[in-house]
Parts: sequence; C-alpha cells; structure tokens
Amino acid sequence: MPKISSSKTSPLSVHSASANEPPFEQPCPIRDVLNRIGDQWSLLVLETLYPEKKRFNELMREIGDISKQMLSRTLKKLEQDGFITREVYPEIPPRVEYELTPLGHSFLKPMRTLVGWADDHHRDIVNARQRYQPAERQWQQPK
Amino acid sequence: MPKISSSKTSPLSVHSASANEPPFEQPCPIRDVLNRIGDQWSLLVLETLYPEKKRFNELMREIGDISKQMLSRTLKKLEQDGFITREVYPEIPPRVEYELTPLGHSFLKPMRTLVGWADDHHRDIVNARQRYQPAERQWQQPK
DNA sequence: CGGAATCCCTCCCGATACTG
DNA sequence: CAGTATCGGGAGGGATTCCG
Repeated sequence: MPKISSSKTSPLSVHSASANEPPFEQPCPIRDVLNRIGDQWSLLVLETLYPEKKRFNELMREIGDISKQMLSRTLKKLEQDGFITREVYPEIPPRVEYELTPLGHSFLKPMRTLVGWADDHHRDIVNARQRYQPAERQWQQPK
Repeated sequence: MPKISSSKTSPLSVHSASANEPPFEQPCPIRDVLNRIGDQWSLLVLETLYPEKKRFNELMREIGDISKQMLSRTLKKLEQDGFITREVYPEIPPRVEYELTPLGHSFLKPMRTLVGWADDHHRDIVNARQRYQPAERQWQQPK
C-alpha cells in the first residue's frame, strides 16, 4: 500500500516553492496530488475538458460560476503538472485551446471512481450531519 | 456520469453553515465530499484508523506531525459526516476510541484507487513540473 | 479574447495555553 | 489523557481592472 504520511520528520506542508526554486521532491505523492486537485476547481475543469479540447471562454461558460482569475490559475497549475496542454494560436483575436494529456486522461478513471462514490454516498453523509448531535461533550457553547 | 458542477445559479461555496443552521442540501456531492477529505489531514487519519480502532494519542503518535487541534478538528468533522465513530469510556484517565464506520470503510476503496494513481504517476507530475517553462507568455516578469 | 495585477477577505492550520 | 480557547500568519479564492 502506498504511503500517505509524510516521510519522517519532514512537515507535509506543500508550500509551493518560490519562483526560482521549483518544487522538487514531495515527501508524499498523495498529499502532493491532493493539494493540486483538492482545490475548488481542478476536478471540474478536468471533467469539463473531456473529451475534447476547449477554449478559455468555452470553459468559462460551461463551468459558469468560475472567475477568470481562478480559471486561469487552475489551468496554469494543471498545465504545470502535465494534466493538460495549452496551445496558443497567433490570431486576432487570440485563441487558446486546452486539452487533456494522456496523463490527464488516465487521471479521469480514479477520479471518477471517487466521484461515483461521492454520488452514491452523499445522502448518507448529509443524513449523518443532520443526525449529528454535539454529543456528550460537556462544555457549553462559548457565548 | 454524476455531475461535478454546481446546480444552476447556486454558487458552489460550501460555506459550513452557522451553528444553528446545519448544512442541508449541498448542490454538488463531489464538491461536498472533496471539501471534507481534501483538507490536510482527513485522508491520513482515515488511513491510520484502518483496520482497527485507535485512541487519540495513538493517532497523534502514528501520524507524528499533526497538532492536537487539527487532529481534534479532523476527527470531529469525520464523525459528523459519519465516517468514524467516537466512543468515550468514563474512566480515569479518560479514554476515547475512534473507529471507522461502514461508510468509512467503503470510502477507503475509492480513496485507495486515487492514492494508487497518485503513487504511480507522481514521478510524471514531478517531471512535468521540472520541464515546465513559463512558455510563450510574452509579457515580462514584473520586476 | 485571454489572460495578469491588484485589492480584500475568509478560512485553514500551527503554536500555545488552559481545562476536566 | 483528551480535548477546547485563543491568537495569528498565510494560503485560497472572489471581484474588478488593466493590458496584449
């Protein structure tokens, strides 16, 4: 079983390295991956990019409630990590297309396993939350 | 295919509701789930809890670099969502045991699919990052 | 059209101290 | 032992503006 924990003493903090010091070896693969796709938008962008390449504004429209900034940031991160490619066409007006790489495609499978689970069990989770009582913790709500 | 996007106009923000207004229906299951397990510690705690129940300080020791506060918070969230149970033994000194629920166990499978993928492809990602050049973005680094 | 720069604000999370 | 209260820094992310 692959490890999730950090290696020994090293903190797991995946501080994105400064510009001139690229992130080299991460102590833990899964943490590293999660810190990329665990954000608000990455999964959604990857899914939207399937199956065919799309342009920036296409993605904006299809996703609907993402800001330009976040779409831009997300795309750049995904490109950096090799999940997607970015192709610029020297036209007026400019056109930029994003497309899944083989790595990106291969990621869709485990991702969908997780998405499927989430979909199947979301009701259970919501129900659990509603049933949840702060329990026998005997302190009072502060104020 | 289960949807990832938000439903229509509703923002995806999964603002944890205020204390007296529990989070009812989330617009998107996968987002909801990701916002729980996408944090720094949840996956690690779940994995550490497998296969047998463990006590608070056991978890502290095994994980190693988690603070008491974050362990406490993480456990509470996982308990709320029905991934784990919390059992308090009225002893001196106190003893509290955490254990995976069936829901928690069932989550381990898709989770490991993802972990496995991360493990298999982490090298590719690291390599992609190293190869990455800011590319043909034609503006100059601001200072 | 496809971004980048800036502002700002909200969580996340660590460190510490205190409690039953 | 098993937490909670509190403080505070920093990352995440929305809105807007500017620029090629």
